[in-house]
Amino acid sequence: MFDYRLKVFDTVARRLSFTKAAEELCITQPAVTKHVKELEKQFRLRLFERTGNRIALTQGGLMVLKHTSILRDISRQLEYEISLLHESRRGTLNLGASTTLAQYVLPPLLARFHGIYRDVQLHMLNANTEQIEQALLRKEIELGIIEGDSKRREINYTPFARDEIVLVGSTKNPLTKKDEIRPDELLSIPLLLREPGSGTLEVVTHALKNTGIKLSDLSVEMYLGSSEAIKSYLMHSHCMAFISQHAVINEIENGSLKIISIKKLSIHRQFLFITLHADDGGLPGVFKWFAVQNYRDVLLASH
Amino acid sequence: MFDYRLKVFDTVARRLSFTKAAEELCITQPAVTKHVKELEKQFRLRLFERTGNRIALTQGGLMVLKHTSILRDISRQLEYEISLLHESRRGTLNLGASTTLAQYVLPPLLARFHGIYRDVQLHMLNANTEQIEQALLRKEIELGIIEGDSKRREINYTPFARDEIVLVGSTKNPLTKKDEIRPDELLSIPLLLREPGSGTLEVVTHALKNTGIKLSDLSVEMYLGSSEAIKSYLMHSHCMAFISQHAVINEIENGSLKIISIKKLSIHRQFLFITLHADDGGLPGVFKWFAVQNYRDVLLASH
DNA sequence: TATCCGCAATCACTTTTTATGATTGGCCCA
DNA sequence: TGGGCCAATCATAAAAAGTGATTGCGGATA
Repeated sequence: MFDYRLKVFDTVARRLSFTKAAEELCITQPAVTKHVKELEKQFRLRLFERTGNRIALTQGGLMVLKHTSILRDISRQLEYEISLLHESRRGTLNLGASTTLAQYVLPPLLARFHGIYRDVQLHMLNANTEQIEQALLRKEIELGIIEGDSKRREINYTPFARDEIVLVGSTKNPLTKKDEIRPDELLSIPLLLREPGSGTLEVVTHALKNTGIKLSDLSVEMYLGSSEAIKSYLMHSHCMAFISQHAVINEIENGSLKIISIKKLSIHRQFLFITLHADDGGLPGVFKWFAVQNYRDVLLASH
Repeated sequence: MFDYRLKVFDTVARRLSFTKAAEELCITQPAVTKHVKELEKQFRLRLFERTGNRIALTQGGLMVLKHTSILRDISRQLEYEISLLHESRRGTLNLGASTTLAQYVLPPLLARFHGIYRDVQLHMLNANTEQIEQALLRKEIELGIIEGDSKRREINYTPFARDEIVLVGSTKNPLTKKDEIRPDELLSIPLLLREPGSGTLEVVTHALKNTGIKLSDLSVEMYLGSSEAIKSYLMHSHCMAFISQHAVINEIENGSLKIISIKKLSIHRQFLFITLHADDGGLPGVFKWFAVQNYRDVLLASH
């Protein structure tokens, strides 16, 4: 809503990475570079200190960030108030969400939403990313919530949170004695993975490739079609598995599963809202605004 | 600095005219129409009520305007703070201004500016619009202040005030008995005009053309090269003249000259800052910010 | 009541901006 | 000293913004 270049700057300044910002904005890294460079030229003010492959905000950049933060907040408030005008505190909202989100992330959020917007009737479709997008295009739903990073021109993507895929195993599993392993140690561990074609497997594959590990190098014991199946299997085996942190929060807390971190490897993905361009605002807009405002609180509160 | 479409909306909302906003923004009216229409589509919210050839803000538009006002203020503040970073409270600022501005509008503004920024050395070049632009391009000045509406790609135009060209005559002149005349009555009045090529004559010609009067229809007694010459001549003749309101404020107040309005005709032009794109910010930026903040106060205070 | 006239809307077309994919080059770490 | 990560660069493709000419509607004029 506010000047796109400033939005790009704001994102880079928060992530302190051109590449990460590009992902979050759903554009490429060269585009981000160019926008920032143009801002710097326009202001005649270096916004980032580039030391090697790391960047840091300059003093001027910090000052600009203060302003863009405010601009961002006001823009959000504007979007929200616009959505309020769409007689939108009642009616029906058809949602579609991919599995992890629908099972682990959305329920507490939906509950709180319903607590406030009692006259909004929520309908939830549960399917994979591809199917959610199709449903959106067919107008069976007005708002989708998905993981990953597809990109269709006719769909409007709004990132709202990040997810981390973690390596977990049963606490009964001797492999979980350590807190951290090296990437190469991974090769000898029997693994459970989500099925080919799933967003989870895709992002795991991609991240591993960056450390030089191919999928075929791993000792994959089994591909399973749901997080619940994986968790259940883990309890009865010496396998470990890559799985969304949100899917295992409870098990981590009660001590039945444990996260093992991997040196120099972290696997992230985004949660995105998707809408048809024509359909942004209204009830979907209200929900999006609500989710952005509340998801942190909700996730912290529910555990 | 903030999203261009919102800026367009903000301008239209303040002027309540697409055409006027287009002038102020230095773009064409169809462009303004398009931007507003796209905003309305995006928000799915009618921003203006179009009743005939008049427009009014809708309730939603009013709400949006509140937000864009804030956004505009913050954006200005950001620009200002950026310009402050350019070690800009001292140094030399070379200004160029066209005649009317240099004589009547700028002096009180410059005085106040100097009162606050005592370590800034001001240099003022006085020339016509064309020459000011040339001086800017040759980097003899960093900031120009001109009337009218030329448009070069390599120059950055920032409107900061409006001027009105009025018809005036000596109070001794029987023609000034009336307060208002019809356009056709103009044809029989002996007139003084600024010289061909001047911005003043150009905007007068253009405005008259819209009421169907050609320059050649008028009884022009003389073309004079300065406002002072015109005022002086007026005192000793039965002529009337088109002249900037700023040039005659004192004479109007002390009763020696009188403004006669013309039915259905008002002649406006803008005062603009011009800078090289590369040179925006810094001292020019500080001065621009200062001028926008203060010119109303200053003009009111000095009369 | 017919006729201007001012103003926003529309249209076909041009220019400018923005985004992309592929590649380069510098720095860090092993 | 070599591999990998990350920002910068470049040529090119896609999209957006702007323009000039024109249309069409409503309000004011005579």
